[in-house]
Amino acid sequence: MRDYYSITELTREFGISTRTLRFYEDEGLIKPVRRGRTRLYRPSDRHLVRQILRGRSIGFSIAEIREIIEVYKAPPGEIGQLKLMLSRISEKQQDLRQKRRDLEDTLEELSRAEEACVERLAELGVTT
Amino acid sequence: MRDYYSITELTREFGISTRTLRFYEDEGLIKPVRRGRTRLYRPSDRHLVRQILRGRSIGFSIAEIREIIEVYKAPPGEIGQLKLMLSRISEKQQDLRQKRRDLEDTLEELSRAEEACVERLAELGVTT
DNA sequence: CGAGAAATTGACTTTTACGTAAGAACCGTG
DNA sequence: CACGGTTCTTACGTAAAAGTCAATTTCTCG
Repeated sequence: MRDYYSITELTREFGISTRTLRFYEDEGLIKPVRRGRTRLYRPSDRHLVRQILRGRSIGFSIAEIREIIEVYKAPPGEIGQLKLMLSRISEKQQDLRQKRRDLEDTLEELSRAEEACVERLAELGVTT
Repeated sequence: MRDYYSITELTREFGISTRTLRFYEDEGLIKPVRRGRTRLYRPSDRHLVRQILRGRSIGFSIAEIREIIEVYKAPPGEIGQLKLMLSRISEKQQDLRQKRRDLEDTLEELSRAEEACVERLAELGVTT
């Protein structure tokens, strides 16, 4: 396990630009440490980036990703805070389950389209 | 099964604005028929809208949704075209499977966060 | 030590996906 | 026929998420 990653190492690993990483930092999503002015990304930062990109991939906005990141953080000490956190988590889970349904439905439609193509090809005497 | 839906009927059903529906039309995603200048949405248009919104929900851009819609269309008659279509479908399926992995991973992280909260509450003597 | 590579900040620009507002047409109803 | 409601087109506005460019600075290594 590496101690630190440079900004370009992460851009290469994740296929994003330095601008994107700095943008996420401006938005308060990640906080790499500094040596002088240079950013050093810890494994935890790297992991966070991965999570951010996953969120982005499934259509969450930066604001929503920020909310999700909030709940990834260590649970707070106070009971009220903990319960609030639980309800936020539950909200996000519902969002994700809805997205999952939408995704499965889309996959099904694609399968239907696929089958129609295969059948049409069979009619034309082509074996797939 | 209704013959036609008005634009506001669809906006209410899907919770979107008229602007959004006209925008999708400008983008060539839907083509409702007209009576005079007024748009009339057929059941097939309505179904397409549903698909568009599903695509949007899971983070596809208009351009990507357009591509997906292309493959929903009736399969073409020519063999080369059919094979091309099959390969496009397969591409989209892979995109979606990646998104599904991202989604499942995010759901798992949320579950972990949830458990941490529940445990912390238990330590504090709170029964969830 | 000097040159090139890599990193920084800051400012301006672009793309996407609509929002919003203006002005006009159409349609049924009292 | 005047009205309120719905719809239309056209056009400008905008927030989000970066892209791009310029001017510096800092590392590194031959």
